[in-house]
Amino acid sequence: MNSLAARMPRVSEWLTRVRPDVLCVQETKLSDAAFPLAELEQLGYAAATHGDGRYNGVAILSRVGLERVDRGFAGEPGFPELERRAIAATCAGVRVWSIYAPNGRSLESPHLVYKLAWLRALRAALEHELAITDGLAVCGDFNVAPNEEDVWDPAAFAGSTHVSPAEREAISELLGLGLTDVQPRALKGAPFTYWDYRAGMFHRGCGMRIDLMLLDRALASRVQDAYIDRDARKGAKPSDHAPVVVELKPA
DNA sequence: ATGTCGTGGACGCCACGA
Repeated sequence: MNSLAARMPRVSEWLTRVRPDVLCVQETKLSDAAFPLAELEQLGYAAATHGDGRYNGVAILSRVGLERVDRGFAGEPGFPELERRAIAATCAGVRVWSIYAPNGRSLESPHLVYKLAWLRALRAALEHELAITDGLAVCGDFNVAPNEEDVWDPAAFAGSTHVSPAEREAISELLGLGLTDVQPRALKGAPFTYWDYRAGMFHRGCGMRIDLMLLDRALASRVQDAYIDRDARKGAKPSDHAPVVVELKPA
């Protein structure tokens, strides 16, 4: 989102047009008290929120129910304080997680150590979740491009975060739990989900696929379509990310 | 690619995070 408050006109239009059952958002930059619950309710959506105002912040919006909300997860590390990076809820029988992995900043940064520890702890929490859940979707900004084709120019990322072997291994470890990294169709251009605001990166096609939908076997077998709504990155006051949409066949 | 955003705190700008 890069601030849900700043993005509400775009989010409102998008929810009205696309009408997803569930929308996972990250980087809301909103405290729970400031969340635009009334405006979302008018659109038919309830929200489970986990934010503290200035940085981070995650939420799940749903028009098909929102039960068993959990904020954060057991064993989640902080830096050093806990940050608002994960929320889970059950929506129409599907266990949904909205997550926002730490950025990492640079290969030498203690923030990268934190990012890797956070992803390891996420794996442990999801392993437990999978043992008691049938129908799990882990959605969000993982801040990792899992494969070479997930960045516009692998050479440009030499020495950068988001593509390092350790970060990619952390994603592989998540997939090793039995989760599928759903590969979305690109409606136009390459299948990227994020483009930096600077330097005309979007218009030059210089993006990354760092926003992932990891589905367990029960849900992966029901995928009917998956795409990136690249057009949502255009126009006035866009987020720097585009929505990833997954459509499931009825159970 | 380092060219833009958004935030809060203290002011019409800066520091920070991405």
